[in-house]
Amino acid sequence: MQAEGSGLPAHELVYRRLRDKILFGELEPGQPVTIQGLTEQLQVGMTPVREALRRLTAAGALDFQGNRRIIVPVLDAAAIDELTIARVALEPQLARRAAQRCDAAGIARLGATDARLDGAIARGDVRGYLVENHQFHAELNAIAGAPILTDLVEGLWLRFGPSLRVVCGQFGTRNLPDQHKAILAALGARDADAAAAAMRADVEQGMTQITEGLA
Amino acid sequence: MQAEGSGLPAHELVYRRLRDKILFGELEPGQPVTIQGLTEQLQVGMTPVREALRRLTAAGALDFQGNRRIIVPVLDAAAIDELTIARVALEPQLARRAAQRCDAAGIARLGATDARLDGAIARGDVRGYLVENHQFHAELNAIAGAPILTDLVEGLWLRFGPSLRVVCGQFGTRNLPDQHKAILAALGARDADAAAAAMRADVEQGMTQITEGLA
DNA sequence: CCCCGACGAATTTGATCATATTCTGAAATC
DNA sequence: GATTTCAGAATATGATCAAATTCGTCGGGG
Repeated sequence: MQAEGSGLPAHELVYRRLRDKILFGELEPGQPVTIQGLTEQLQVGMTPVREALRRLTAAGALDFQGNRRIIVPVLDAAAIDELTIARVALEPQLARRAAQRCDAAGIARLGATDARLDGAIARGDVRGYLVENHQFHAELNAIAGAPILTDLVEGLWLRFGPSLRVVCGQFGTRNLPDQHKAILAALGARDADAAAAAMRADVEQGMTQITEGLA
Repeated sequence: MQAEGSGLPAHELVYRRLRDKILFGELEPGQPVTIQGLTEQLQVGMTPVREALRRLTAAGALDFQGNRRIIVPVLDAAAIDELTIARVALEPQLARRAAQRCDAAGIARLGATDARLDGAIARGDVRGYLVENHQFHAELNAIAGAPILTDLVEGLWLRFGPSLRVVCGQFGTRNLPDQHKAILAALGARDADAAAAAMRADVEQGMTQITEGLA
């Protein structure tokens, strides 16, 4: 019984499993998510499933339709605009803090993650791209050492994850520009302003892609 | 049985009850929150209580201590800094949108709320102050018509609610300056820049008060 | 005669509770 | 002071109840 989650409670495991499914595009926008379906699929009782779903709906990662049905959210243009505003307001600040606090080991890890990201793009591996792209930003946020801001940003990523997957599924891994090289350079130079500017550009490019892909 | 929540599910009622307790200072920072205590206090089963607690911990309104104990969060200086950064980044943008979208009826409601707020201050009614102050900002956010940004900001308020209550409890309702008059004037003039600036000042004043009160 | 729409029954799904199990923290003893 | 035991609280399950959707059928209209 210890091969599974190494001591973590079941509701935590269910939460992480679902979060990854949302972030990395295993759930489609509009798709219904049922409690009983998950209990069978994940082989756990309904209480842990309910708790995980509450956490995700509270974060906006799932949509609670007025009746009692839960679906993966479908983003409209207004929602994408709001997410863009929030990301532009928050993520450059995290990049700024990361530039002030990063050390050589952290930059090396980020560089390695970015290299794996390039590999996924070269292979045409959409899921690999999503995983490593998220990992890059998560590592950067960890360096920034701002847990509350990081939480907020993670919640934003959960909201657009499924839609990002749809866009990537349409275009493949071609035309996926990012500013990671510029971010890495700015971190290496400890240039907080440059890091913030590069992150802002990265965010705007990514969100533009979602807007155009769903249009 | 229908006098209670008029059709709303129990977990939703428990959530709202707890959220109000947190926002309006009926829970102290550091205070433990137990499931079984709430089941007796609110006369509901433990499943709805668990779900409400999951939602609140996911939002950062409650702290999940690594073991399985839940407490009302205690803010340190770093947390207050982060909350200030996030509020300054988001709330002025909501004020800006509100200035562009508000109508006479909305401004009238805001003015009435602000008048009740002044009344609470004059009476020395700390809870009334907290309720009406939150109401003022909630109404303004509703006018802005940006549900995602509003959700983010509501989550921030949940994080500092208990600590704000502590500060107000120390100082009473004296020395509670706000920029609501300036905000109302800016909305009336449809001046988005002025509204954003006034909101920024309001946020910074409020967070400074928390910092100094907890020092 | 065929097709569309509305009404109703059955199945699926969600909500709640009571109970068993496990883990944590603390007290008491050696 | 360290170890063991005990109490209490949280986790997880399954059962039960209520609500909603869906599918099938019946009636009316084209």
